Amino acid sequence: MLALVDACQATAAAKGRLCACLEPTALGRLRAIAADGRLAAGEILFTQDSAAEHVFGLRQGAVMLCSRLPGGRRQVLSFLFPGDTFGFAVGGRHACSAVALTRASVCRISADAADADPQLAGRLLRISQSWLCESHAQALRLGRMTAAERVLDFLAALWTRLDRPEEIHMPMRWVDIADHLGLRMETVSREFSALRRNGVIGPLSADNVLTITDGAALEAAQACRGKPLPCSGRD
Amino acid sequence: MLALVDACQATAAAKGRLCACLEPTALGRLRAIAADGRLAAGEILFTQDSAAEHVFGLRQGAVMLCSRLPGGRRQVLSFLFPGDTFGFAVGGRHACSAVALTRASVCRISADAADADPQLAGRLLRISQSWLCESHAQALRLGRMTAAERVLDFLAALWTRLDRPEEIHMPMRWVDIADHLGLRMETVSREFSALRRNGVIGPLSADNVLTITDGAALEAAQACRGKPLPCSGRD
DNA sequence: CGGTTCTTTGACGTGCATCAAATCCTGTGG
DNA sequence: CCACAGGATTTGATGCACGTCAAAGAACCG
Repeated sequence: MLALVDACQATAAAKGRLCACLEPTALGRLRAIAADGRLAAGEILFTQDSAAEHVFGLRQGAVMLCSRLPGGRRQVLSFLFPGDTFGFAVGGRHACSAVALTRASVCRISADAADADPQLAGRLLRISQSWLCESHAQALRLGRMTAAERVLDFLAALWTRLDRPEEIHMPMRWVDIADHLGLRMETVSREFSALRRNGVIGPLSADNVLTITDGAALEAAQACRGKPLPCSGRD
Repeated sequence: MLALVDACQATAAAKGRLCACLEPTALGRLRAIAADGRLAAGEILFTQDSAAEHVFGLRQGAVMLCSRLPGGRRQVLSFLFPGDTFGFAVGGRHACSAVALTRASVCRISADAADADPQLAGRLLRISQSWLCESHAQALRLGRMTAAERVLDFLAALWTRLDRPEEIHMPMRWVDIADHLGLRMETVSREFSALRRNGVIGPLSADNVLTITDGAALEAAQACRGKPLPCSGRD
């Protein structure tokens, strides 16, 4: 049995996810099949099209999933934080790459084990569904929001996911956010400048910590979700 | 036990999915918990924010999933065809509405049953993962493709999903495709006109049947997927 | 038929991309 | 400690892809 040496830094919002460190009841059983690993900043955990042999749980640090198109175009599919489970694939091949944004530590279980264990399958199903839901929110951003709305909604979602802290550590660069939101780095910079001008956020410190000065604005940005919007049939 | 009166029209490409009519081995067991229903064109199966009590399998017809934003903006998340399983939700509430595009028939099982049955959970997990993968492909379209590329890639994906037929029945309107691809109806119309000019497709018949005249072009449009694209670390 | 809805095409406007240059930050070596 | 190089961010000026507006077909249906 491998010892899990690092403390897992999952937030309360990440509770209920798979990661071994999060689930005391399942801990013993998962430990028997779990291994762990470390990643340096910028290191690649797996690449697009590689064989998908494991499901991962992020324990510390931050990771992004990204996919590429000819012409150097890149889409960042998601940013991952402690407590997040990832590595889902179909046909045994990863559809995206996973790159560490900071020093990170992960635990992993084999995809076979995940398939074989029915109890695990139920938990993975719930996780996969929540990613699907997240992915739908992202489609709304990319398909139907303006640049300003995308950035604000992204920041609001990130803030909520991290338990609404007063300060957010931003492990990614503007270009990563741009590739996540279907924008250019310059546009992301301009929109963050606008949020700063409007008093929603403070300046980004040297160590990438962003102060949230107007939580209500972020709260409001997400208010539209969960509101009962009228939905007539085909219109 | 409810009789399942209609023949399920799932394509071969949809094999391996959940729908009761597709899985002889599971048929008996699923029938015991499955019910079925009919939908008229334009009818709503479930709405955004409603309680998610069932998982559905589409047996005949076409359905779309859509989500709304203030200001009348709409995002079509996916188009569903026979054999597709849908209705996944987190927190017991649907994040989108399901609207029938044509007369349709569905079978359904209760979400509780799906949770309780471990074998079912494994199958649903695989389905959920394939939607997640689909959703990632869609993020690439929305975030990093031009209008022309989005339409071509969408058409290519649709064609592949339906087993590369010579003629595709298009149950949706341009505005639905536009809301799926983050474009305007007029832009979709222009791009389809361009594909027709370039000999990729024929004219759209009165009964919404589109003839594919250049399958190789559609094949090529998807070639970039599955190609081993270089993925350096953070760039 | 005449009304309604959808599609097509054209002309024009705009939001964001692109290009460019200044500034800031960080690590490195003298 | 400072000088310097390389990379990231910020900001401004300009261009273009797609949105917006408008109007003319085309299909449908009572």
